[in-house]
Order: sequence, then C-alpha cells, then structure tokens
Amino acid sequence: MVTLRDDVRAERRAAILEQATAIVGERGYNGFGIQELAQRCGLTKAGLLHHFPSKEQLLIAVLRERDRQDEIAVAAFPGVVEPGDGGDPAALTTIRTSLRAIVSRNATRPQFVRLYAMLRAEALHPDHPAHAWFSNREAATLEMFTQMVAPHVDRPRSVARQVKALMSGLELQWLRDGQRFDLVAEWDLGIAALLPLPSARNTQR
Amino acid sequence: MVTLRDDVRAERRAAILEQATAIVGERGYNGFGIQELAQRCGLTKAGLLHHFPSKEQLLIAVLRERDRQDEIAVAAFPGVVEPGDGGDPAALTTIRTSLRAIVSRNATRPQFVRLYAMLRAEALHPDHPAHAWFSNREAATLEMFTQMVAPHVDRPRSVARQVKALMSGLELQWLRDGQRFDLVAEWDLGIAALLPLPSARNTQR
Amino acid sequence: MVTLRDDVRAERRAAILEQATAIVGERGYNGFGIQELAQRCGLTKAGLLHHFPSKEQLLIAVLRERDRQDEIAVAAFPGVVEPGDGGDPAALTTIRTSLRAIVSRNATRPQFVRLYAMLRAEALHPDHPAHAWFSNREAATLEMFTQMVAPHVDRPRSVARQVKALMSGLELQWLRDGQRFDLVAEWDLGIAALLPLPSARNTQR
Amino acid sequence: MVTLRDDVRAERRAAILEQATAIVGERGYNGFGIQELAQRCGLTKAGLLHHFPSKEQLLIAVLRERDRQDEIAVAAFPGVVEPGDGGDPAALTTIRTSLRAIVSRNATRPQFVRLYAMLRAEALHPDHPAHAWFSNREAATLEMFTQMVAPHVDRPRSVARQVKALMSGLELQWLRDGQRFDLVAEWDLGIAALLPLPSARNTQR
DNA sequence: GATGAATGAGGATTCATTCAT
DNA sequence: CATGAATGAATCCTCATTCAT
Repeated sequence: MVTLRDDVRAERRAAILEQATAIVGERGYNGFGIQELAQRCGLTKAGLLHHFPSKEQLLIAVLRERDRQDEIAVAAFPGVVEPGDGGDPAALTTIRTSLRAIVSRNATRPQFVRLYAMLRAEALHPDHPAHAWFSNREAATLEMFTQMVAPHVDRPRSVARQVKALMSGLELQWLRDGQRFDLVAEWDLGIAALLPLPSARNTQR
Repeated sequence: MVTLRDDVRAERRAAILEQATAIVGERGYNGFGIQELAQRCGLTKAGLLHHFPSKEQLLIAVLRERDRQDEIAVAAFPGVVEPGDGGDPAALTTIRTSLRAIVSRNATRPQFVRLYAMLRAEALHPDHPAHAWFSNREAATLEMFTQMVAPHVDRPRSVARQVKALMSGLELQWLRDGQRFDLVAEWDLGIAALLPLPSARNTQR
Repeated sequence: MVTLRDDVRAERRAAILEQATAIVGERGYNGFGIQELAQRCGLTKAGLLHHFPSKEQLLIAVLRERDRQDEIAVAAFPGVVEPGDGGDPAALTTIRTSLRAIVSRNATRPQFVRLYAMLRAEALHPDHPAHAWFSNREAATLEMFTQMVAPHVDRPRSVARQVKALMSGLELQWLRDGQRFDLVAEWDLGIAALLPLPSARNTQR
Repeated sequence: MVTLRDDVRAERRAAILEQATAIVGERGYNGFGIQELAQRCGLTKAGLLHHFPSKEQLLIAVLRERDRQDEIAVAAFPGVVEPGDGGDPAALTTIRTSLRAIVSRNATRPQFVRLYAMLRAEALHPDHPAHAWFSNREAATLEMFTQMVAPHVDRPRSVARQVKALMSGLELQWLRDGQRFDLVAEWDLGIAALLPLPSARNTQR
C-alpha cells in the first residue's frame, strides 16, 4: 500500500537525488557540499540529512537510483541490449541499434552523462566511495559489449574497449562543447568505422 | 645567470609540482589539500605556500609545467606531430606514427594521464580553475587532429573527434585496469579501424 | 483506577527508565543521547519524547524512580535503616546489619551503582540537572549515618564520612574490577575497622 | 637549547592544559567542548587545535601532564611514597606520613582532585579515551598501597582497597561540600581507624 | 501512542591563507 | 627559505526539540 505520505517522501527524496546528481556532476563528489545541496532543495543541512544520513550514503543512493532507472530503460527496450542469450547471435545491425539506443538516451540526459563522466575519473581512486560501484559497472559494460561483438569480430574485447572509449570520449567532448554538436550523429559515424557492416567494408571512406 | 641557489629552488619547486600532479590526479583539485601536499614534500603548509602562493596558482603551475614538458617532447620528435604546415600533406603513415608517439609517451607517464583524465572531467565546470586551460587545450588538440587527418578523410572534424575519443577513452580504461593491458597495442588496433590505410581497407577483420 | 492501557504505558516507561539508567551509568548525562536511548527501546526519538518531554526531565524521572525503589526496599527491611527515632538507640550490630543490607542490595544492582558513581561525580557541578538531587541525597545520607553512629563514637559526623567514603570508594573499585571481587566481603572487613564492635577492639589486627 | 619561542609555546600549552583540566573536571570529557576551552584561552577553535590536534589527544596530554607533575612531586618527597624496596619495611608511621603527604598535596589542588573524581567515574566505560590510563593508574595505586601495608596487616590487598576507598571517598565529599571541611583532618581520623598504630589499638574511640 | 519531517544550535575537525619571526 | 601561530570560513554531522499527522 502506498499512502499519500509515502508519495510526498518519495518525491522529496527524488528531488534531492536529482539535485545531488547535478551538483556531483558539476563539482565532483569532493567538491560537492551538503550545504549547497540543502539550499538547492529548500532545506537545512539537518533536514537533508534526515533523508540521507550521510554524504556518502547520499552518493550511493544517487548511484542506486541510476541503476534503477537504467533497468527500467533497458526493460522498456526489450531484447535489444542483451547479448545473444542462447538464441541466434544478434545481427550487427541489431547491435548497432542497441548501442545507438544507449547513446540516444544519454543525449537526452546530459546531467547523467556529466555525473558519469565526473565519477568515472574521480572514482578511479580506491578510496572514493563510488570506486567499487564504478569498477563493477565498467567491467560489466565491457563484458556486455564484448559478448555483443564477439560473433562479428576477431578480437572482441579490444573492439569492446574501442566502442566504450568512443562512447565515453564523445560524450566528454559533447559536454565540453556545451552539447553543441549532435552526439548521436557523431556516434553513428564513429561506430560505422569501429563496427563496419560487411557490405560497407569496401565502400568506407 | 642561474646560480646554485636557483637550482636548489627549482628542484624543490619541481618536487612540489610532481607531488601535486600525483595528488590532483588521485583526488582531483577539489579533493586535493595543501596540507597533504606539504607533508609529502617534507614541508609545512607555510613552507609550501612560500613557493606557490596559493592553491590555485599551484594548479596553474602544474599545468604550465605540463605545457613546458609537452613542448620539449614535441621538439624532440621533430616534424612529426605538426600537421602539414605548408609543405606536402603528411602521409597517413606519418600521422599514425605521430599519434602513436603520443600514446606511447603517455603509456610511460601514467601519473600525467591520470591528471588529465581527472581534470578533463573536473574542469568541465566553468568555475574550475583549470577550465579555461583545458578548454583551450582540448580545442587545440581537436584542431590539430582535424588538420592532420583532413587530407585523408571526408569529415575530418568528426574523425578527429573519434581519434580523441578513442585516445582518452582507452587511457581511462587503462588507468582503471591498473595499467594491466597494453595501451599502445590497443591503440594500434583502434586507430587502424578509425584511420585505415588505403591498402588495408579491403582486408580489415 | 488503573486501566490496562495504563499498565502498558507504565511498562514502557519503566523500560525506558531502565535503559536510560544503563546509558547514563555508562556515559554520564552529557554523553548520553536521546537517539541512542530511543534505539535501545525500539522507539523513535519523537516516540520517546512522547513519554518524557525532555532529556532533563528524563533524568529526573530516572532519579525519582530510584527514590521510589529505595523507599520500597527500605520499607521491606523494617526498622533497620532508620536511625534511632525516639526509642532506644540501635545497637552497633543492628547498625552494621543495616549498612550491610545496603551494600548487599547494591551488589545485586551494578547498573544502579554505576549510575550513582557517575552522577556523584558529574553532578558536582552546580549546572548539572542532578546537582540539587545529589546534594540533597548525599547530605541526607550523611545525616542518617551520623545519627546512626552517634551513640557509639566520638566524632559521629567524621565517622559517617568515613563510612560513606568506604562505601562509595569500594563500589567504584568493584565496578572498575568488573565486579570480580566480593563487594560485601570487602565491606565487612572495612566496616569492622571503622566501626569496631566493643568486644573486638582488643583483638583486631 | 631552549629558545624564547619554545618558552612561549610551552606556556601557552600549559595554559591550555590548565583550563582543560578545569573544564573536564567540571563537566567531564563528554560535557567539555573545544569551543569553551578556546574561549577561556583567548583563542579560536582552530587556534587551539593548532596546539593539540584533537579533543582526545588533548585529554591524553592533560593526563600525561598529570603524570609528569606527580613524578616531580614524588621525586621531591624522597623515599617516602615508595614501598619498602629491599631495605627494612617502612614503619607504619612512615607509611602514614606518605599517605598523608598525598592527601595534603591534593588538598591544595582541588582542580586536580576534581579531574580525577570525574574521570574515575567517566573512564569506567571501556570506550572512554581515558579508560586505559585510569585502569593502569588505579591498578598501580592499589598495588603500591598493598605493598606498603603488607608488612603490617593480615589482608593487605583488602586494606589497600579500604585506604583507596577512604581517600577517594573523602575527596569526593570534600568537593561536594565546596571544600568546606578539613580534608587532611578527616583523613587523619579515618586512616587511624584503618591502619591503627600498635600502641593505639587498645585506645581507639 | 507514536511517527516522520524539519529545524537551529552546536559538535569536532579541516581548509587555505596571513603574518611575524 | 621556512616555520609556527593563528584565524575565519567551511566541512560533515549530531543534538534535543517541535509539530503536523
């Protein structure tokens, strides 16, 4: 049973997480202060900490919320991102569709892209509270990409690395450019080079 | 005239900058503290600030030092990185050699790669003291790459973006993996896809 | 009329007071937090404050409960602790029996002994919420002991002080030793020296 | 070499420790705040923490200073407090002189007596930062007293306990009474009962 | 009878920086 | 060249308490 009170609570928590996402995306976990967040949410510091008992747990909640939303998105895009799971290996075009879906979705959520870009760097350090989360996540992504491209290329892990590098690298440039270029269009060009369709191999230039 | 005292002074400054590079690379500018730096250098905070009058100017000095060392490196690799500056356009193999030189050099300097990776994300924010520096630098790199590849591809700016993305993306993965894969080897594979040699175009895969 | 609801309420209050006794005994009034108490009682802070409206009143309630239980105990030990109230002065053996009863009872209630030991020190300060209570109580005890021993010794107030000192001092050592020595046995030895029976005066050694 | 600077530093530190002794004696370690201490010393919080880097280390410094001063005092009272160390066992009168010296000294230092009284109770808890210090100290005192009285009584450890109890218990009452009774006089009476001189055994009362 | 939300005050500690020496 | 002293502002977090539900 979900009462009205629960809704209010959930909304407030969601608002906090949204602002936290923005701030961490802008200043990083270290540069982010609970004071500023509270102000942006129209709360006092203590009021904020009533909902999330510490800065660190707040970050974790932000990441969990990201996980949750990603799962929803994946579920809404059925069969597409999952690698060949027993059935026929996905065709290259299907794979490209899946990757394109990820990039397209990211292109509409710059604040999340910024969060990832920031934490991907910050969380390299083992002491960072998001270190484990990012290690796992990056490894899982690499593994997923690897299995996706495995039927189609010689060195799938390397190609997966290239795909990941292209994606994160383009996103970073897109953020720096103030999102002034078409991220998806650039992605399409890049992925065409990294994962050429068989029929296209002779005509690329 | 450079006196002996100046040498000592320069050495101490160099030592400070080196440690600062390491710390900023690990924790970012925001997570980096003057106290910790002083400790690592065997100095007090005040002693440190005697050499660099503020945290911000210290970061700027770090970046300037990077510029200086990069110039030295480029100068020691004559004619290679510079794009076709009036003479014949560089051949694709020459371009690949230049890019490979950059990556190879980076592979021997993980602390600098880390510094860049961190600041590239952190300095996205306009308030960051390295924002302007990184904006300029990234723009310059993009421009350089664009001109390098211009004679050989259709959409040189896009290809330049891909090249940049691949480079920074692979470096990031390399750092996260604890430098356990061969960065240069992976680069070679990736760049072969993004900038295929004419003779290789039909035989890729 | 006492309703069932009242019983439940009383039980809950009793449980709270018990836990409060334990915490104050461990950390003192200053070190004791309403949060921790609430947790130990399976309540929220607000829930707790519903029963006792403030931290200070809670302490007072703890002390009042102590008073109440002490009265019950004294009442159950009829005529013993009370000093000569008009009738014949109590014999020394009777006095010793009374004091021994106090110590024996304490020996079974280390948490109360701990509470007293802590507050006896903390409440020395005039600002402490238990200051008045302890001042009264210690004065009353001293007076009671004084009257008890008056018929038997030269300087009854001094002997009363010695008796009190011995009692609280042994209790403190007993707590520090993790209650590993026999408090009552040690008491018996000490009181025999401070309040020797006439027949024993020549044989002590 | 002791420079003038060192003297200033030492004086400031001593002043801080003195005030800290007073505050901890009044409010206990838990009730004592670094803010209040700083104010009493005419410093800001940060200024204070420049000399003692944390509240806990400050307490430890207070205790160490106590140790140091006690050692000085003992050294200035040669041969008196030490138990019979190889030579003839100390006569009872000598022992009484030693104990009396301790009490006399304490009678002139109520702030230290208060500190001990407070911490003796507070530090019962294993988590208290002075727990170990007090455990050691109390055990050492008990041991010392035990050896002192051993040649003269049947159950030296028990008598030592009584002596300790009398001392701390009288001090506590003395503090509560606002030091309005003569601590040493009361001590003399009490110790005469606990450690009667042979010639006095028959004449006590 | 009990809760969750929220707060203002204060907790200790870290921060970058200044200044006299 | 380097230090120790000191500071004001900020850090995250805990405190006891209030209030609407």
